[in-house]
Amino acid sequence: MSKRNAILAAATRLFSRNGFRETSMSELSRITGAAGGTIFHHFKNKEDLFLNILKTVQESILSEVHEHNKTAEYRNGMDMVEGVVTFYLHLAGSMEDQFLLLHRHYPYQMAGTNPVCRSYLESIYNGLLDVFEQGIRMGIKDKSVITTSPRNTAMVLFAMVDGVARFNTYNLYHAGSLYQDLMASCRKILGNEN
Amino acid sequence: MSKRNAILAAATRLFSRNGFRETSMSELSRITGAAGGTIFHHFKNKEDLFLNILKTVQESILSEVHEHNKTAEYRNGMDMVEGVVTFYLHLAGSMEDQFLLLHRHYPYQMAGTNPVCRSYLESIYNGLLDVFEQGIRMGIKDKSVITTSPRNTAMVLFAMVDGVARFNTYNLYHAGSLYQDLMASCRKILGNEN
DNA sequence: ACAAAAACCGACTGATCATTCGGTTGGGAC
DNA sequence: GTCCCAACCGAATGATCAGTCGGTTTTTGT
Repeated sequence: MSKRNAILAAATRLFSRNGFRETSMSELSRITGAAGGTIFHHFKNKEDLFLNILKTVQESILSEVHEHNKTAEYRNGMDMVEGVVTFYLHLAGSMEDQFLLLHRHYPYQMAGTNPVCRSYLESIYNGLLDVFEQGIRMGIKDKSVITTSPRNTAMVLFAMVDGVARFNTYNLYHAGSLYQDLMASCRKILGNEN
Repeated sequence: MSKRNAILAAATRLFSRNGFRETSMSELSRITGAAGGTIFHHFKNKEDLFLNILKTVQESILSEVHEHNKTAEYRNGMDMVEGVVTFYLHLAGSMEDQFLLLHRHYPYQMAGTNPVCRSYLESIYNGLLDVFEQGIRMGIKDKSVITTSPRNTAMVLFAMVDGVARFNTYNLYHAGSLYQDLMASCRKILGNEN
């Protein structure tokens, strides 16, 4: 199991940082110390290796989010959404490679032809959107949030947060300095007046 | 000039839809009808071809935005920002290939080592952000917009709009159905109460 | 009309790639 | 002790790639 895990770990880094096509199996072999044949013993081919990585990305992101959601306590729905936004930004920093992989184009391209890949991606995005929506619906009930379409509002909110996270990824602007403005915008979108 | 333009046009499509690495010069040669040597007569190498494309992407996007900004008339700053958001979404649809190229990871990777590439990207994003900021500043003056940090608000707004546009690109969710919610969120962020 | 330059051609090259295969090793079951 | 299977190895393979080069055609300036 040791070599297999080493391959998975190194491949996650390489696929994220360099991309699928520009990661070579020989480089992966050199880095992990595993022979070329060993990689193909554990994984049918390069695409299969990628799918295995995407699967663990899905599992780890969703488990992190759900874990956070269980332990965190919120005063109301608005508070929950703010907590989720903050946690998402934190997660994008601590699981940099995994998010980098999701911010690449290859997974979505592969999803066009590979249903398994598509299901992983949908699971990730639906899971994340669900948490946003949950907070919004709670906020509607306790009057801390005002909106008529919880799902759509969740999507706009998510697009905003993920867009800011991507600014970081691209090294164009620093997301940290946007944090205050992002939270303020979030509160305004949700309609709380203070 | 004919062959050169044909190469540029076809390469823009291929780089956008398939990516830099997964676009081969032989495929480009086959599609355009230009011999392999002809491509390298017009462009030093594959990277040089890419930079030429990115340059025209920058020029065409910025000229479209500035053109729109000149002809459009706004009642106030809030109106202008709304117009810019709508126009940006429209542009992302009508210049699909160009935006797809910008939504890929390769340009930003190349920008890490190639200053020319980085300057093109910065020019595009700064140009777009400037237009958002312009509307916000106008809105502050005419009291249609309330915010203390125009540039940061512009960035958050841009991240949101671009994030929604990317949902489309990834074929995960349909941006059209989010338009109303996006505009509503935009108005709320800018602080206008109606 | 003609010479020089620019556009164009396609076969060739060496490097790199994902994947295969025949064989070796090591540890658990009986 | 020996059978078995999974983990592991690394040389070999055929395909594909970006880029080169020597030569031909077309355009342009005068």
